[in-house]
Amino acid sequence: MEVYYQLIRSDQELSRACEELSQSNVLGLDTETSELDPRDGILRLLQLSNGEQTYVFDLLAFAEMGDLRSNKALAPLRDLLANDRQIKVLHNAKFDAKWISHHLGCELGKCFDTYLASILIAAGGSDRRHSLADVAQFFTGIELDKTEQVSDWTQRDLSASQIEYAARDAKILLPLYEQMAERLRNDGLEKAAEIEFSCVTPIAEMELAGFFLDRERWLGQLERVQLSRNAVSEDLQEMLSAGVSQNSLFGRAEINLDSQPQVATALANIGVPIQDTTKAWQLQPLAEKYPVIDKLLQYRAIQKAITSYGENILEYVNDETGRIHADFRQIGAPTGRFSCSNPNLQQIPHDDAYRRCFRAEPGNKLIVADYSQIELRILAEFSGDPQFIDSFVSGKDLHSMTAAQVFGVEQDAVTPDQRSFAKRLNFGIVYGVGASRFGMMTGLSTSEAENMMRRYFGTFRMLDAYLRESGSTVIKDRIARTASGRMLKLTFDENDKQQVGAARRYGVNMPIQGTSADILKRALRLFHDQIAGTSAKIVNTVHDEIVAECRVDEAKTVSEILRNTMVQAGTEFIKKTPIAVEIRVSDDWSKSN
DNA sequence: GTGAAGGGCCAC
DNA sequence: AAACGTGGCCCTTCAC
Repeated sequence: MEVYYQLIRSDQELSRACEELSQSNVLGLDTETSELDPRDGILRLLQLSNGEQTYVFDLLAFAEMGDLRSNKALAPLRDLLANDRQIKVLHNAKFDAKWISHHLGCELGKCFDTYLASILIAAGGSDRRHSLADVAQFFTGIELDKTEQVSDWTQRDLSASQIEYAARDAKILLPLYEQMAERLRNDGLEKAAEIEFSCVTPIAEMELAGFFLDRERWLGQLERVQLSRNAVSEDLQEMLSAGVSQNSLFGRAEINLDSQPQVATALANIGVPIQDTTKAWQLQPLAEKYPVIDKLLQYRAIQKAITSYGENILEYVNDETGRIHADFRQIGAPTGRFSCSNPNLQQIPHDDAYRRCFRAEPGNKLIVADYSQIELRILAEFSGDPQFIDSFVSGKDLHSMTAAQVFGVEQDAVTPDQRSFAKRLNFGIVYGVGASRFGMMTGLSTSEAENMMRRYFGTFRMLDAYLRESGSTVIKDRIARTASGRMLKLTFDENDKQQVGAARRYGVNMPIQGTSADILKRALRLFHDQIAGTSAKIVNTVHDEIVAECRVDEAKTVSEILRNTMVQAGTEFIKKTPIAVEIRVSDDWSKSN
């Protein structure tokens, strides 16, 4: 592919190039950086292409005059990048958005992300990779050579090959955009794509902002856990080798307590009836009878706390900011949910002892907001079941209402036990639980569980009908969709009953889980737009929750904005069932306080 | 020595 | 025996 490019190194060239580029509706945009983290490296090149002409801005030339963020000569470029009049086409826009925000001091405006588009079109399929080279090849047939990607972008004089490579990556985005935009339309993915694209900047800003972790508190908690560690592991070691003549000249044979096979063998040796696995939920019933099981469960909990939620997380605290800047994958699951890593801020234990370590910096407050039972409300909406919807409209406690219906008692007479059954049933339904599994988790026999589920579906007739209908449709069409049109293709062998069953559950669950993701992403965008000009920043998001941080004096205003935008996002998709958001202003992430 | 796979367990 | 959806991280085991 022939690329015409112009290298921009002076103020005059820059303003002329921006003037020229501002004539187009769509621009390809790419950057070349020296590192992966914007705090660690320089933003060397920024390439913008209108398809005819590609401009390569050498930002090192402008950096020589001082900080890029305060360089007034870059104003035309900032305006071009931040405006919503022109669609900027990027591949993995979050990456560039972070560099642009951190180094140029402006937020990326309206964008089209060919990486996210490719994942949406693949709809859960894994037969295709989503690098720019792969996506370009697949959608346009153009082969890209990426060997210069990892070349040295810090040297003063770049090679012609480097600059050409940079220009070409920006130019390819335009034909790619044409192809992919049409494909999104044909696949009914326009709205889902719109949600994803408009969520890029909020996520980029969230990652840059980071989440403050109180190192002292975290170490304090870790210390408390470690205190009990040695005693528990010694006791367990002792109990596991009791009655077994494993003593050698060197003393008792040590069992690796972290080795599942070794522990299982040891348990068998001392006469504890162990099933095929040693999962906690299987061991739990044995804990009362066998002290060694109780000890094992204690050990596992402590070990988990130390290894997963110990000092390793502190290594992610950034030296400059004192905050954790985790990686969020926008389409982490095919359902549309985020995933998070390095570290995973979506799996911090719910226990206040951990959550209170994540806090607002001095002078600030955290605003913690989560959707109340969003997936059940989505299910109510989809099924149209009047009883189910009513239980949300009335604003009464859903689980006791369900219990009242299922057990045939007045709502005031529902026992905590009955409510707990109803709660577990409500949640199980979303995932397609069967009677055998439900019995297992509640301690009921399978036939008792069957009876209870029959009463449940007898009460919520349309819910039952919806779940059946949804199940047979996804098996017939091999496709599931969320409210935004986000799509999941199902692959299974129709002769394999297990595969069909798994596909059915997955296909029934996906629209529910995925619509929840649609709503959250929409809310992130709405909230992001409305906090412009305030001190508020989004600092974390966990499936149905948004955490923001702002100055104390703005906390009340920001919490109102957060509630309103989350409710608004919800009502864009959910019309018949009310949306409720639970919100608190707090010094830290714990429930109390 | 390194990486994949699988068990186990945390979140929603 | 079990079939309740999505993820990431830590550990052990085992193959290369």
